Amino acid sequence: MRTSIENKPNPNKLLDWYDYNAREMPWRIGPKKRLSGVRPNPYHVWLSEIMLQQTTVASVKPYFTKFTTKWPTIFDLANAKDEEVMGAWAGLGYYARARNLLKCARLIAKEKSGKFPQAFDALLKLPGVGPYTASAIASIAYDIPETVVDGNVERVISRIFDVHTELPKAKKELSFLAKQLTPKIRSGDYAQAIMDLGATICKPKVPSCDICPWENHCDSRKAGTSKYLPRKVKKTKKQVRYGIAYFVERVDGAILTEIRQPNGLLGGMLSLPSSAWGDSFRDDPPIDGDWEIKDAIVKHTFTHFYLNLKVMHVTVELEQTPKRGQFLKPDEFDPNNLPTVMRKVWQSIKY
DNA sequence: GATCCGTGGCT
DNA sequence: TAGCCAAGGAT
Repeated sequence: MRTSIENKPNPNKLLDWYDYNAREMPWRIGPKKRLSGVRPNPYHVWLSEIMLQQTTVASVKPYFTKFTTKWPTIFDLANAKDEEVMGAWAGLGYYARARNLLKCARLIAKEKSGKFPQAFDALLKLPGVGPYTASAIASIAYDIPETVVDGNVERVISRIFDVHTELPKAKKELSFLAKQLTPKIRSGDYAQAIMDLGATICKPKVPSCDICPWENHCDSRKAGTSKYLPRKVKKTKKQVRYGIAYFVERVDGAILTEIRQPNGLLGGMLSLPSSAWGDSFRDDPPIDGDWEIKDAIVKHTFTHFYLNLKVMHVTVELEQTPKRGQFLKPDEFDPNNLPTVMRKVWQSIKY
């Protein structure tokens, strides 16, 4: 790992590029507004950064708007019910983020008078906030010169310095190099600029090097290796798991649901009753009845496995009590509050 | 350090 | 299509 660098690209060139090419985002204060003295809302910065973890800007936009409309301040969010927030997050994925979002909001509201800390170390202690997000909040919300290192930055830096070490082993070196480039001025603009550069110019497959503000200071451009960087270890193939989802309708239209256990996969989310998921289909109905097996099998891809869900359907009488779960009446049940895999099950019955 | 944790889009 | 990728964090 190198400990010094030469032919360092100029941060001001990137900032100049950003002044004219900054993307518009609902949570972003662009370079012109910043220059005129407008400051970002730390609540908005934090909320957007949590949502953007491993998630595309396009996916986040409607959720950010929904959250800031329902809960305009961190106090509003802190006072919300768990099931409201989990339901509003449904479909965005990585549901531990939603659980930690609420923990953090309540902590900030009660113990910090609703104010986010500014220092990296203090931010890092917040639930759901790791090194990237702590740097992002410090730099973007408060213009403190911390260095953001996300997937975009790792790609940009590995190309600028032609680093061939495989990720994740290269993380330390890439962070070190990224820090050497970070200017002491315009920290918020710079953090967003280098990520914009990665997202719109220094793209994974086909980088647009000919219009890159750092073209003349890019080692991999010179070596012709850009498209092969960063190098990564190959991921193992996903296994297939099997399970059964149970769609129970009561004659009054109520639907049997259950809240999943608070941790792990889809933890804390509203769900349709389901068997455990494993190597084979294992029947575990949540209520007695004359079950109908649906033809279509719902398929879904998770982070580390594929799921094949057999769907069973039954209609039951008013007085029947389930072995587990809770009936929700039509005005209490919103399929949009289900995680995507269970929304697919619901759609397979209703459409 | 390795594993777990969603979902949608793109090639 | 099967794999890759996206403003990562917790354990």
